[in-house]
Amino acid sequence: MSDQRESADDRSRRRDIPDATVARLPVYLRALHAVADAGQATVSSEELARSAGVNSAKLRKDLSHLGSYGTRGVGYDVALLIDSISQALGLTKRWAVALIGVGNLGHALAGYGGFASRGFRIAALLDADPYRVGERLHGQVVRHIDELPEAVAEGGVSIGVIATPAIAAQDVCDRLVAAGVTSILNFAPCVLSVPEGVDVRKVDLSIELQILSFHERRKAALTGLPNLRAPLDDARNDLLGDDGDDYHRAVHQ
Amino acid sequence: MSDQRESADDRSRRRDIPDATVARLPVYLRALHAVADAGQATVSSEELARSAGVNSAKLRKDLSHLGSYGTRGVGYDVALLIDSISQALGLTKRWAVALIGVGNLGHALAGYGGFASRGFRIAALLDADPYRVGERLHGQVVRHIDELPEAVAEGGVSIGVIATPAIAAQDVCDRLVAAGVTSILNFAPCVLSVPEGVDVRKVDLSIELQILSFHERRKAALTGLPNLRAPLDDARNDLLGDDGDDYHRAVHQ
DNA sequence: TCAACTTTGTGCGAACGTTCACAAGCGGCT
DNA sequence: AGCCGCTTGTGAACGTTCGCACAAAGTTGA
Repeated sequence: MSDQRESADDRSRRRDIPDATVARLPVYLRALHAVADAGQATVSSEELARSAGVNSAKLRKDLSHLGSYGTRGVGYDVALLIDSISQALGLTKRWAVALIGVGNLGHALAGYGGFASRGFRIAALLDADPYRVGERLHGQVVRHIDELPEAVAEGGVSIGVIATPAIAAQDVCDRLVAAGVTSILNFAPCVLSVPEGVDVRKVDLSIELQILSFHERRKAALTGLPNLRAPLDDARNDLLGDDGDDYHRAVHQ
Repeated sequence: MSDQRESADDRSRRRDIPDATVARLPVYLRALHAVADAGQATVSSEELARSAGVNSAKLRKDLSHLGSYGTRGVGYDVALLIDSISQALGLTKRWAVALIGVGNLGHALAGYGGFASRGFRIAALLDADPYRVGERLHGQVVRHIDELPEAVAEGGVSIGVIATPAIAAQDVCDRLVAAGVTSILNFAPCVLSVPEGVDVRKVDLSIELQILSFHERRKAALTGLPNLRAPLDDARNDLLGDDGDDYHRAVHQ
């Protein structure tokens, strides 16, 4: 907030913030807002790390990439750090977002408060289904996907969110790129191919569950009868709910 | 599927599948299903890697952790590999999932086809809001959160999905753990603390956008006027939409 | 049978990420 | 002023992940 000009040193340091750090900055930001709401003016790396769920050394190293300094013996100035991270993440600008696909998930995303509260503005809702076009949703009228170029231009959109079925996602993605969008958040369960310079992030609900399944299986294999019956490789439970489920519950009691 | 007993060698090899690999297995699985649907019987690491969006050496190394072998000169047997990965991920069992919070997002999740198609069964819907209790949603009646222990027991639930507001998430999480759930997928924007042995994965929609924002900001700083005006650190656009957006669009044309 | 070709599985070095541990620096107290 | 206790920032060690490059092992065709 305070420094209008950033020094060459600052910029070069900011240029190579590790990806892992970038992914954690939003978490710190959230924790910091909580601390600020509680009326605290400064916070130690230890405390902030605890409420962000990370190691304090990691937190300090992450913050050191921003070039924003704390004060030894005291901690970090909460307000300053919020500004610093917001700056680094580019949240001083209010990004315009286009949401494509207003099905089940699209509806939820359109109404998700977390976007607006972090400075993202849903500037356009689009869908291919004529029955959905015209629907009013959280203050936006759903437009037809063919109007995407205009919607992007008018709204100054640079981020696209794809919440369509997988089959449509690549086409929508291509249209977004053609319209000048350079960042895409993909909720469709498929891999998107994009030209150089376009960033894609993927959120896949069922993948997360499958990862949990892996660990759950492992825990069951360790906790329960380790060798007998090889229960987790047993396919009997595929369709039958009760039997397998009772067994499973027993493992966890 | 085929091997009822797994050898000690198999198990020890399976014991330490790297996390990075586990996270990619579901992606391979999806790509494999596409290949299978196309009627192909075998697939090369090169081809599979391309459709999964990864390096082929990485794919081969990942698969080598499963102990499932391809055939040199030919590739991998598609059906065999699907079984192998499903096995490793524990998808031969049909996991029961409890979904807590049937607001905007909860509705979308309850109707999400990707769960069922990967072998996850939504066994219970719960909410704290009395007005939502009793609602019928995709073949399930919403029950009150106080009934969670019974719901978990009856359904044999081992995975909980939290789709509540952040403020309620920790409480719900504690209840899940108390009821014996050992894997949690958290959509609430907050850090959950859980005892040893419970796995939590977090999906945070606004964090993903903030990461995109970071990269978008960087691209703008590189593409556009590199030093003049330091536009991205300019806070003028905080509330004013049009001005900033026009500038931004110009950068991308 | 043998050579040519294809594709897997993996050794290895480099890049990246995490954690420990501690010197350097700061504020408060006497 | 000078000491003490606290907290940051970072060097260094360690573990993980990535990707190249190539030997090993299979297939195909003559």
